[in-house]
Amino acid sequence: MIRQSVNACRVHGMPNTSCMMSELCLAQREDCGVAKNARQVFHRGESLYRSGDDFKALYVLYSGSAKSLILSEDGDQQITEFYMPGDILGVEGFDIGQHSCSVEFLETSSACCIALPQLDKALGESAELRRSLLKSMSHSLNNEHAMLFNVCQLSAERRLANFIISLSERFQSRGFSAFNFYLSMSRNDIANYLGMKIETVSRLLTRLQQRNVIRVNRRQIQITDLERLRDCSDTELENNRAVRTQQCQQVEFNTMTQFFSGEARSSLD
Amino acid sequence: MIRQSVNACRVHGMPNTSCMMSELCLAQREDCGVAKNARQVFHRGESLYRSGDDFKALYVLYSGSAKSLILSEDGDQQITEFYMPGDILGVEGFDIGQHSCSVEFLETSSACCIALPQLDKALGESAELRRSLLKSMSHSLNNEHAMLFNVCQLSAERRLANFIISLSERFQSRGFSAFNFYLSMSRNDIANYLGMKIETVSRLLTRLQQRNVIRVNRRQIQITDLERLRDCSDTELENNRAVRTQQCQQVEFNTMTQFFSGEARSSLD
DNA sequence: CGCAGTTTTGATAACTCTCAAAGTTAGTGG
DNA sequence: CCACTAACTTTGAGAGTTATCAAAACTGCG
Repeated sequence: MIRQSVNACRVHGMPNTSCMMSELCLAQREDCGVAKNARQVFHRGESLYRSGDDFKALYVLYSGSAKSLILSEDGDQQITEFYMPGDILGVEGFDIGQHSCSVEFLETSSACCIALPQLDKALGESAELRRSLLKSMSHSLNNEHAMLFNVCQLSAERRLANFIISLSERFQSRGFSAFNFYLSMSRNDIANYLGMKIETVSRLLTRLQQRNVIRVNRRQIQITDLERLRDCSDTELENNRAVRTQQCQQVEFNTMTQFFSGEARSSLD
Repeated sequence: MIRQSVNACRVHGMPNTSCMMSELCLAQREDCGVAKNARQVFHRGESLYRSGDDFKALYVLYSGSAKSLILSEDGDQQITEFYMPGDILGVEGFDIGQHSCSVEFLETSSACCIALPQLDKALGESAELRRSLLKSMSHSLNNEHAMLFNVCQLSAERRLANFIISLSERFQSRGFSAFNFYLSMSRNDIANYLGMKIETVSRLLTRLQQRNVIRVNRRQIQITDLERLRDCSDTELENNRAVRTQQCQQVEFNTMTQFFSGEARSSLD
């Protein structure tokens, strides 16, 4: 079983991404709360920020993976997103000046911090950055809409299939195999994210494997028949090629990164 | 049965809202696609824009109500939001430069148009407007998260109850009765939005009425016991005071409105 | 007054949950 | 190095919520 660690260095095959991000992080001097150093490292289970924390910065996930979740008054939680390298974290904080989600790392990861004052300044100076941020947030909104469609209209099996396809596409866009990848989230996380119970996730994964659509070994997933995975449904009758969620945000990532990289930009290609 | 039409003139009890919005719309000269005139009027069933249309402008709903929906490849639809006066429409278009939703009016309504070039220019000039727009979009994101929680974690009854409470709060924040209001959307719309079937909505409304929590007469809703509506669940045992969705966006509305009103601003209070 | 659309109600079926227990894996300490 | 614990995952049986199919009731309107 190969444990595939997601790494931003390979995003778009740009070896300089690491360099660019470092530049960005080094440019930081203000207090951005959690991350004062360039590329702060976090471990599994640690939080980038928690619901209720003051909104002081945006973050770019550099390597690893994370989940964001909201908590109800009763202590129930809902995972709202899984993050991969290049994703921008924290934008939900603009609303009331406090974070409404908690972000928790699923494995050893690193993130860069863009302090709000710096962001404010940069937004005033660059129309491109403004557009990029709006685009990124709009993209998140559209992903949420697609997710709502999934949860409201599709069977549990279809939702799970779409989830796997979405992961596959996101891995691929980051330079990894689209057909063989490692899940950094638990069955419980998947179940919660998709609005079902852990037993259902387990049963459905088994069923997909029995149909030779995927192969599952703990957290290692192999897609053996992408076409059937796209089309499968409980009855195998409908052709329910529904909306996939959480498409990649590489475009926004690039713009944001480029902007904050300044002179490092020239060292590209 | 009183048919209560939502009207922005009464937003925050500001009689000048109408005036302010007119100023904003009159300031428009560019092609913003649909709405070239100040405060264009639409009728029930008409579209503000459709999925796939070029993203040319943002809109502020001035009076009436609307729904936005996404379409799957199979023609299934998912209503993603219901809009009330003061809400900002169209921000999902930033993502790919085309609208990803269609917006359809639920009754005779009017909307103002903010063309993208004008918005761009204004965003470059005003940090306050930048913050306001980011805040508005962040708010939408948080509403989507809450909606996801509802759909993933709560029973159909709780979802419907939360929906009614949410409507109640939004009506109240606009100066209307929180306890007696008219639904501008059909049972089908409600069902689709909440991820259930129309028969279920009907049955649950009947059940809530039988428990003397609400009174329903076609589309007229009266809340007779808000406390029980907040707490009720299928078993009447849990105290499931969950997240309500679609809270009002008045703050953002005000800032956007004020900004685009210019000199009209002084005629306030 | 009768049609079309919407809403309500009923009976049954299906999907997913709940409860329970067994099977795995990773990590710890002797 | 192996036993052992804790966490995670799988599997089974039965129950419950919600969907489906069908038909009746209601409303608005020409």
